[in-house]
Amino acid sequence: MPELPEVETTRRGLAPALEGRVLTRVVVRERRLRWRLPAGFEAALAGCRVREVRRRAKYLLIATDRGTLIVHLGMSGSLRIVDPALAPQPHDHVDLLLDSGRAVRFNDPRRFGCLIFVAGDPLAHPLLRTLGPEPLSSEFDADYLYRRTRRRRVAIKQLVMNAAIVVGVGNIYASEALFRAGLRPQRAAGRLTRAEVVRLVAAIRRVLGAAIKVGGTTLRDYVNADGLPGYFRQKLFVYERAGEPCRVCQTPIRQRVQGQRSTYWCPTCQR
DNA sequence: ATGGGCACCTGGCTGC
DNA sequence: TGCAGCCAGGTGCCCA
Repeated sequence: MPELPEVETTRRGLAPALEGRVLTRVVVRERRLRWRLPAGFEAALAGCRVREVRRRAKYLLIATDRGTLIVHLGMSGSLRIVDPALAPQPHDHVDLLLDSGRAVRFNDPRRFGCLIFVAGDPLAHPLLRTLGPEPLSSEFDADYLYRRTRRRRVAIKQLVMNAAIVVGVGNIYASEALFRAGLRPQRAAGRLTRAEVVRLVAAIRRVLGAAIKVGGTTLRDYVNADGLPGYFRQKLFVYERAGEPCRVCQTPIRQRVQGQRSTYWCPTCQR
């Protein structure tokens, strides 16, 4: 579910409730997440004081004085600040109780998400070590992407969704960025011109930035740390709009499956 | 190295 | 009404 804007929105909601707080107790109701929670998970976290809540790609990094809790929301996960007295709902798998009297509650129906507690540098963890640059950092520029696209036959949409190239761009924002750049998703990455790559980099940054500003995109179940949806859905040009008129030229939006994911584009605006 | 496909899960919707 | 089939915001891993 959540792509970079949704994870960043969650981070911003969690940070004020978590930073400086002690995790007094950890309650696990379901250990079978993407990776099974180890036996010592609760004990390792209990008593930790949260230093800060960071983000790398779609991972949330809850840094404490004794280690870092790495959280990924998978397709259907959310983290909410709740009153721990509130009765747990289905798929409320983990609670982190805070010394403020509140709790962070992890809910994930599909259980593609994960929670991993690491003692050392979280960025050195195998899951994070091989990630490409952040799309909103200066490292991700046209020079970089142009270089990484050369001699690549994959479709540009799949390349842009590859976390080794650039992180945080999932199925919604890949389609949306390509629309804004005027590029067909099925174009071979290696055949983009330099000018096209310049447009694409700008479009990725713009669309992610705009989505963060309005709290991300809620299609079905995404909610932020306060349980509220994001409002970027209203700004989508192509995603989940197959057959509907293009907002720019009225041509019906097309859809096809590309690398097992639905792709949407306007055959007139995108070349 | 690159690319393609499957797997992991639950729930909601569609159409018979 | 019931149920099979399909689809969904991600990504690790295996194979050619």
